[in-house]
Amino acid sequence: MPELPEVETVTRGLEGALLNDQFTSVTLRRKNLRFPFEEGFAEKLTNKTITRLLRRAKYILMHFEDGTVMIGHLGMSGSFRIDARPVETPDKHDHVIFKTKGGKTVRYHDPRRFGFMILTTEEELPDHPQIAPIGPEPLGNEFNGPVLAERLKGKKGPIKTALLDQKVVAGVGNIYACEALHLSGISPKRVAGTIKGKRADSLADAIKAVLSSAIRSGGSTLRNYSTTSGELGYFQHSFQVYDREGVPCPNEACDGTVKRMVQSGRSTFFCPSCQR
DNA sequence: CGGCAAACCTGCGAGC
DNA sequence: TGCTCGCAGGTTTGCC
Repeated sequence: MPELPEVETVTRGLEGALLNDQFTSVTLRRKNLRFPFEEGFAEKLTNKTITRLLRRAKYILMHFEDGTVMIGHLGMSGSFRIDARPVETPDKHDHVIFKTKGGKTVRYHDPRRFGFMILTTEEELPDHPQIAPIGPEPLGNEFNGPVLAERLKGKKGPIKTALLDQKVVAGVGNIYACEALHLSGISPKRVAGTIKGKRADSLADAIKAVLSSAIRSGGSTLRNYSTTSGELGYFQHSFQVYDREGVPCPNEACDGTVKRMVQSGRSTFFCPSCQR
């Protein structure tokens, strides 16, 4: 999926298109995504002003004037597309079609259907089971080396795996975990609990750097990611190590080669020479 | 409780 | 051209 930078970009795009507008219809073209849509899902989002669009970790939070909140997740392959006019022929995997009072059509597209949309309320949001356990937002002031070290304390597994745990830090996925570890010169195999002090500072800084850089370039993309402005593969972000097995290590001071290995069933790309 | 594989799905590229 | 295989950005579940 989209990791934090992509979800941030999508959320901002939705905000620009939908804030202060209302859905006049919500059409479910199938009964479920990852989860079944709840009873009355469409009606609960219809004819209410959209008051806020926020991101938390990799979740999109759409607030409505009556306190309803839709929690959306893009899974691995979810995307939104916005058209300024009605869409006559939705794609095969356009599972939800929203039409707005302002005349826009918003389509949620998700071939693998790992994404979902669920409803809660503003009052219940902080305690919601999907939201409550999530760790600190990495781009906020509340995230830094000491905070990261504290959350990794006692963890015996590899740091790469720990970074994917949303309870440790919010929004980091497989790509940016690899990139942040490379930038900070830390081996993905290092025992998570040994990250402290200067090393933790360096890793926290690297996480902030790779995420904010990706947001600046509009979120990065693989083949099926799209921005809310409708373009597919609109921008390309180049990664230093992710999916670059065999290339010379991009660290100028290093003569190593990028390798791939599998940790907890996920590909890790790293340089065994400069990551320690 | 920690850690890990499997499961949820479809699409795509590589290799034969 | 067409088949099969392996792999894909996430999260949850269930098993040791």
